[in-house]
Amino acid sequence: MMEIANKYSPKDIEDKWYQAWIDAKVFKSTPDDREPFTIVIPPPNVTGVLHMGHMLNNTIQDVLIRRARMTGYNACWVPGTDHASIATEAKVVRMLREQGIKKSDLSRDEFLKHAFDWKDKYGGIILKQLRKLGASCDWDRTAFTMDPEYSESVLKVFVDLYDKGYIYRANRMVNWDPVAQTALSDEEVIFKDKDGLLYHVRYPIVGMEGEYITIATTRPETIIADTAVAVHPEDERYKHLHGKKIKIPIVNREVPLILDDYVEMEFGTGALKVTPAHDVNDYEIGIRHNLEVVGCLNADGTISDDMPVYVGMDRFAVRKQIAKDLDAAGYLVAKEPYKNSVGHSERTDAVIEPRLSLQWWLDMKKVAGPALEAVNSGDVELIPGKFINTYRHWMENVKDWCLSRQLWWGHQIPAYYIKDTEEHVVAINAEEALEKAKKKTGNAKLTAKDLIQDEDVLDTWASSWLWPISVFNGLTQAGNKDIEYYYPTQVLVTAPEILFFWVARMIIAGFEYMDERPFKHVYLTGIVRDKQRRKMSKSLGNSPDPLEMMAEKGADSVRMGMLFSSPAGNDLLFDESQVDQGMFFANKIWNAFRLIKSWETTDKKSSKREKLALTWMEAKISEVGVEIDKYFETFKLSEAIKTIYNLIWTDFCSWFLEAIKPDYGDPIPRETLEKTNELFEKLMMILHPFMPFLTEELYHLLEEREEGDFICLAQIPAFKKSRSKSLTDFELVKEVITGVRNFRASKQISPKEPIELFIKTADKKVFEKYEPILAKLLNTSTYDFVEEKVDGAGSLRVQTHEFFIPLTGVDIEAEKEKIIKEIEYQEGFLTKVQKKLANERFVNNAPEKVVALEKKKQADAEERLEVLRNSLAELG
RNA sequence: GGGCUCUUAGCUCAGUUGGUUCAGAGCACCUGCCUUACAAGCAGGGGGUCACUGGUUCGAGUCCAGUAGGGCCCACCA
Repeated sequence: MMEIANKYSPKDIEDKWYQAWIDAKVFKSTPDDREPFTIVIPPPNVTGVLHMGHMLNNTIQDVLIRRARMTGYNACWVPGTDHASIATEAKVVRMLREQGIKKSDLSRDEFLKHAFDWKDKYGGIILKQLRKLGASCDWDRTAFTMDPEYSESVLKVFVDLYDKGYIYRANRMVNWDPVAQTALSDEEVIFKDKDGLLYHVRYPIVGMEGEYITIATTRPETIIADTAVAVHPEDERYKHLHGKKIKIPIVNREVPLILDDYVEMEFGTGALKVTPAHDVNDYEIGIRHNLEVVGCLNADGTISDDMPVYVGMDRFAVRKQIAKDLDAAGYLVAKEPYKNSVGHSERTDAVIEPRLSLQWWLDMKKVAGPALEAVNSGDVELIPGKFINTYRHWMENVKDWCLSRQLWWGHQIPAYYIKDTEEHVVAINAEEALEKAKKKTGNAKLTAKDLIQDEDVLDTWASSWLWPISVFNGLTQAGNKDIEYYYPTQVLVTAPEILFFWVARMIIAGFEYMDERPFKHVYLTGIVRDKQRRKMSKSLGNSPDPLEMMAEKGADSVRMGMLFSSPAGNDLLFDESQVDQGMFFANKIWNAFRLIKSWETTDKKSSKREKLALTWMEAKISEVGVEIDKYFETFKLSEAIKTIYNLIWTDFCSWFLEAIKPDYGDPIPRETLEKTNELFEKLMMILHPFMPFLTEELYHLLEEREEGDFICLAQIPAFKKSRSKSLTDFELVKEVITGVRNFRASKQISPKEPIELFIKTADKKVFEKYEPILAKLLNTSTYDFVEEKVDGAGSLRVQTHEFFIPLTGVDIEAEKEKIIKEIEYQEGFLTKVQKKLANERFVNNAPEKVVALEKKKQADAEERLEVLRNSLAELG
């Protein structure tokens, strides 16, 4: 036979098979008669590179899709990328700056050209990297959220929602990112607890020399934009000031003292400075009291030109400066440390500035209904189920969605403003817009030049929420073959972090545009953390490089490492030793294969021993196969892989192979080898979704395959619950073998030294039947039955069976002691059972089955005690 | 502040509707083995008052209440 290395080396094998799969187009899916099993990838940012989170997420998807492919489904995994407007634009801006180009010097078209150049050159690297992992995507279907047809669907939806009256344009307080200089949705704001200061500042009362009112604020820099001071109407401390005017320090603006319930008397000094332009709550108060709105900040967070002071200074610099100035002028009363939560931009980490601006909004209440209902009713199932509460709460309190972003990279909002009017129209393109504009204004002379398209682009999620539909062109070619066949998809695998950003919105879009859920299951993965439970991140430097790790240890091992401990919804504490465990496993299988492959064959019939082992192993695979099916149904992949691991390592290698293994140099009957090969192949199929490369390699090394025959296309047999008696028999056999090995170890008898074994049992049958296996695995020179104890022998007991192994210098006292201990244990157990059975309420109330079981336990214990007492008596 | 959730062996986790000798698995650990598939291995072994307190029940790791300590989500605080 050919030489096979005694260590498995994944390096060349993995690339070889991936290329072979691609060449043979095995991942390609087209609609046919089979049931579809569809997964759409959560599209990574087009600029992204593979990190551990992707590894987990995509490993899970690949396992599910490969398993589906091997169990009769037409499996289709659609890959693609997201244009990720804000993240990508930030990256392009940075790249240009490094080349000495300022975004502000470029026109929109020039900028977009740079962006597309960049995307074409570097974009989608992550998809190449996914191939290393073994991702079995249908690459011909690779989609991008800014593909022409995809873009068309995004705009179409915007127009439709506008026409339905769900989209409106309004001037409102938004979350402003001063670094990216764009509005953000509420979901893009992350609140972080920050240690800050609470400044107590006294404002003079107009017309009351020497009298002040002291306010408390964390943002003294906005004092210059104050347009009122508010107190609670019932606050006795300030009743004498009702109706007075207050003078704002530094800017010397006179503002009213207003009364509002919003103010909490207990907080700070009970007096609140009101800055409608720079605080959400103050804005509301401003509306109630008809206050002037004075803005003091530019879009980039610096003080605006129309302020009398600090012009052009950054808001944080001003905070320090104004504190000094207030102090110098005698206005600063106190500074106290204060912890509050401050909103940060998800993408740039800039501190969010509430800012009044004109944006496009989607009235979420108009569209959220069916999506809430779908999850409530289980039509869409979240895994694990605990997320349903979070989802429900968000949906029931859903806020309007700010759709516009002040960026260039993305889908430009299809709204057109008509020159010299206050009017606008919304249309899929300029031509249609012109038609609509003519109609709307009644002016047939309008030309394209009279329309100005909105400068802003749409939020990224306003395109990715169509992903499961638009990757199949379900809106631009409604009712086409693909969308009819693949939609709805089966499962979405993603992180809980984007449950609202993306998942909820996809469900909304699914019902709004397909009248159907986009997916049946949502599998929510955990966060990949290190051993200290810290989130893996670039900045912490605690994340291994997935590509290096795969190159070094093999993608199969990394996949195993990821899945060993990652129940849905639980964080994965990643440790490279888990990858090593995967590597050891690969090597174990490799060596099991080497053993099988090394056997010469003979034409002799299978021996009794081999037949017994084969029967058992076959039954065992069925039994465990059923279990694994169940784990897949419930998405317990971690459990599934552990079960397979044990099936292969413990059952197949440690028990089965050891049982059939011929003596060194001896041949094995051909029919035994053939059956063994079949079993091995079956195990490789079950394992394949988890370790695709190794299993494909072994599938081909096992025998010559026809062209186009790949394990990844093979069908895993349907397993039926096996009730073969061999399963229970073999458990007893294993118990006896373990018992005797333990006996050997305690008596320091080497496994190489044959022993004489005498069995005293009331049930000889099973021991007669399994004699060949027991004799081999126990290395016996004598295997016989006795009616009495054997003199000069050590003993052990398994269930009610007793075993004697003659040896020199048996310590009778020690033997006795051992038996006495066993008697004590059994007596204790028996007493417990008897007590239970003596309890009338138990016997009357417990189900018959349970009572019968207790009676059986009692009988068994009594039987065992009898054996033990006899043995003790025999010892004298 | 509101809601959700978790606490089982040194670590990471299983444990279905309450009922088998039910207290489990993997890793780690200990002991003995370089036995011609594999030392990335083989064989054997020890280890837990199921967070705490109480309740329901014939019976609680499992159900209920409270306590302590984690985690998540939402809201929001001048």
